[in-house]
Amino acid sequence: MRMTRWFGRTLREAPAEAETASHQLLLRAGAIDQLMAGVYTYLPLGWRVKRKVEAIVREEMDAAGALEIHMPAIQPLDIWERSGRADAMGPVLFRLTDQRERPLALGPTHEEVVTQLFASQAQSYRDVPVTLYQIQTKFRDEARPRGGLVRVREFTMKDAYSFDADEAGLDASYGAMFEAYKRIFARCGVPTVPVEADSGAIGGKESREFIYLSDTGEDTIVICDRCGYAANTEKAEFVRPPVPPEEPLEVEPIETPGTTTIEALAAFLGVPASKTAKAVFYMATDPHDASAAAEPVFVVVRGDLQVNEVKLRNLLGGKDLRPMTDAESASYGIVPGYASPVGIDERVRVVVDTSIATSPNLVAGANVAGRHLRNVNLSREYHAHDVIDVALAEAGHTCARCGEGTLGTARGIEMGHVFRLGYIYSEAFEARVLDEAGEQRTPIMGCYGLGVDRVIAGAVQEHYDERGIIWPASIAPFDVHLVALGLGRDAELASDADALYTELTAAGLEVLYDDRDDSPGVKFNDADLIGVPLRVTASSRNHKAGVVEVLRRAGGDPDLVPRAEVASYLVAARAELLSALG
RNA sequence: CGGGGUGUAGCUCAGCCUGGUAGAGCGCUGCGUUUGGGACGCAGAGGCCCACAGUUCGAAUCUGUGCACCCCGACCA
Repeated sequence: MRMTRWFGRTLREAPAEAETASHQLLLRAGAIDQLMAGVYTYLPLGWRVKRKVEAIVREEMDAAGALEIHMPAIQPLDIWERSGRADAMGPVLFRLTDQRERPLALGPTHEEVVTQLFASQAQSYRDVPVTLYQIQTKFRDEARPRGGLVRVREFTMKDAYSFDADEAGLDASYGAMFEAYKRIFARCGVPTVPVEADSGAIGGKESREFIYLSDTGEDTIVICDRCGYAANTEKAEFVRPPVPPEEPLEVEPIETPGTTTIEALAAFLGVPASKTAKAVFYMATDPHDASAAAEPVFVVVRGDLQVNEVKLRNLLGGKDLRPMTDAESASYGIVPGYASPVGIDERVRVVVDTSIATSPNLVAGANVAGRHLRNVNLSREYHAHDVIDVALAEAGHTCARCGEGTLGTARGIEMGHVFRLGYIYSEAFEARVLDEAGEQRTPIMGCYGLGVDRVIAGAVQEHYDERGIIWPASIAPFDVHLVALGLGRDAELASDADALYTELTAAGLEVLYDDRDDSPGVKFNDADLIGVPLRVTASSRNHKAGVVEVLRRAGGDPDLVPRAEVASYLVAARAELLSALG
């Protein structure tokens, strides 16, 4: 491609709207252009990268045995009602109406469509296992788009769905996708760690997110420094910091005026927070049925821990949680600031973290303003409906997996997600196949998402320097950036540069040819910003010496390569860069 | 949805407090000089100052109401 025929310009300064390196550089290089919040145009530069990523995804999906299809982005709303997600998706679902006033939705994902498709096509066990995938535009009306391509409202996702006869089949399908994902991210130059993720109310026994670790990320994960256990904080298990055993002591009321927080209480009594019980109370509501009565839930965790609302929500079967209003807490005899599970109203469901069961003689509230109780013990002063893991893992906690390592936290961006779905959708859409015995069987499903735009953002975030992007060779918009200097002055050089461009293209290389009449500084700076892996400089000086200069964007010294060997040299250099990505 | 911030040239921003003919740098166009790391001179083009409604003789500037965008949080099958 000749730059004189190119569309999209480089920017010397980053637009004010961009904060992260990936966002700034993609804008400055002229790869993307924002139309509105969370909606971007891909310019020729970015589009070439996107097609490279998609090609890698296709290769690995096909190699894993998946079959590519293309489903509609526009969907009838009734399939969302059938799966029960029309309400659950809430405002994130883009809705519209056709001219016959039929309610429609723009697909935020395609479980409904694919399951209906499978149900209409598949008839017998001979039709499974099958994994279908597509590369599709998804629409989600995100409350807050952010980070350039990281969280957007219209985006490209590779989504795959597997259908298997049984759990063992799902194991194989899921495993194949898991391995394919590892290869895709490695080949795209985006390091990821698979972390255990919450599978939500939707169920399923295993769900993993592929996280690219970056301080610019919006997800928080915990990682064990010893065994490598990695999990989303929502899901992470941990060992509660132990407290010394004690014999149960007698309950003793204490006057604690104006002491409504754990911090204040611990300071007032001169005890560590782990000697206190923290109470948090919610109303649980049914997201599918606004008219259903809300259920009061009272959660107790040790004072040094925090409530993990995702774990709590899973216990409650996916209900939404909101804080109890003052009127509601008053109606159950709960006194905020002095709330206590002791003597609580029987209508309230009491959920206790496992930390409480092993921590004797805690200071808890008394449900009387200005008063707490010392030496409260579970099963003696009060009883719990549930004793579960309902606390949030934090940095410094001990790993539950190996029991020895210490958990640390890190930020990251979710690049992909593999998920054992189970039977939810196949049952909702009555997808059945006949088995060998002639019995109707419901297939078990898995789903596997991968954010193409995020892979691009992650690749840039991972590979850049103060001068610009350093594209991984596998997804670079071009293989070679041919920079010709002083074309206007040296007709012989100009004709040789044109010839070189033709020659490199004929050798199978994708070449961006800077044939503009600009100064060397402008050209070199643009080349650095755009970040093509190999830069070839043709100048009068080199031309006279019968060489060109080759520089790798990633670093190192330039090589002077004899003119006759340039094409083969570059083909080899490109192969070398690609092989480093696996 | 809560909190904060910003809307002026393609980009980065001044001007607003204290109302009186729309500004700078970069970029863009033409001519000339330059040419291995964002050159220089000369001449130009480019604006509904986010929108609407007020106040005023007069509004980019003051007031109100919207809208958009960004950041933090909530949310994120």
